[in-house]
Amino acid sequence: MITDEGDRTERIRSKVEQMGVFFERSGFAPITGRVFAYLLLCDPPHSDFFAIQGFLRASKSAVSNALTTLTSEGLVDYITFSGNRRRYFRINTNGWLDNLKKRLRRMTVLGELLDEVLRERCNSNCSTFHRDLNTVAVFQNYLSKGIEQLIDEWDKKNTTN
Amino acid sequence: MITDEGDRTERIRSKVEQMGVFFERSGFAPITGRVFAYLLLCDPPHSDFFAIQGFLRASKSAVSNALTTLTSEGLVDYITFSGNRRRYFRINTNGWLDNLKKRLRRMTVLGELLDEVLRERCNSNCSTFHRDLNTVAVFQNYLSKGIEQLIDEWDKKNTTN
DNA sequence: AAATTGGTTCTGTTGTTTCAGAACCAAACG
DNA sequence: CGTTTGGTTCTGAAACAACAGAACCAATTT
Repeated sequence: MITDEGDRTERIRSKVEQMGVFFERSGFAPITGRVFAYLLLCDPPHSDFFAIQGFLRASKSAVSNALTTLTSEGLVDYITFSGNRRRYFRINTNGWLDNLKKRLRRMTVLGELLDEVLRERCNSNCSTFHRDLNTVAVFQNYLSKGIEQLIDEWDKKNTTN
Repeated sequence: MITDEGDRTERIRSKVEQMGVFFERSGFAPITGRVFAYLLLCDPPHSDFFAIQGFLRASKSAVSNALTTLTSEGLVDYITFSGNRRRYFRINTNGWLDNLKKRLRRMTVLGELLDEVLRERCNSNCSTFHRDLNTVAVFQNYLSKGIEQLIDEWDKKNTTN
């Protein structure tokens, strides 16, 4: 039935907007977030350029740039079918996982930065602050290590031997 | 010696810029990041409005707005001294810790979002993708839980009984 | 009460980001 | 060869964010 199909499309459309905002907040341009959200929700889970463009009602350049960034981040890739020049873009779940891990591992930076601060401050006589900063540094280190361990454990469980 | 003092100031200045970029990348305006970095490095570790303004060579409004955002995020607070109208701004280490925890806990959002996607896709017949997405969701959930546990453990160790 | 101090808030400029539209280009097709 | 297809890259407009400068305001000080 056509109305049911339309209902679904409208539901997807609103979900895409909602999720798009989320991905936007993790550093992407609005349209980039929406492309990612659409690829998560479209059925089948791969979509050609013009389907994306049509669904999002955006310009070719906007869609092209969004796909380029998502691809270069490893979040999206594409498949092709013989006798068909189109690329069918889709979520790259492995790349996404790697990306998530990479972002988590980047947490160590704050720890390093804090160590530098502590080194700079070490001959200041303001020991209370030094101790408090140290607490933050220790927390940060504790968490980085813990997260690293969680990731390693997960990897161990999920390697195909 | 004056040159040594100047050297230190220049070293701090360059560290402030470098760290400022880091904090900027976690979502703050450039000047906001630099204010935070300066408060981490200045000695004593509290500084009045005009010292901050002078060091960063920025406008009053910029400094004021930066301090407002940092304060409202709980990352900075201030102390006062009797007979002195000025506020002395400083890093709020406890607030900072809370803020870090809060940000880490916000990781659950992606998991919830993915659950929603999976629910939407459940009657699609594309099981491979469904399984792959599920892996991401499980990973995300596993990590959220793990991090939550790490934080709880840390809190337990660091509560003053 | 007038002036100073320690900021805050408003206004406008400048720089940056996001995107649409058009030009472009390489591969495939006729 | 010229044309279509599936995009990519360039150009410019509009919206937005960051900030300087000035006006402002509530306490204090004179």
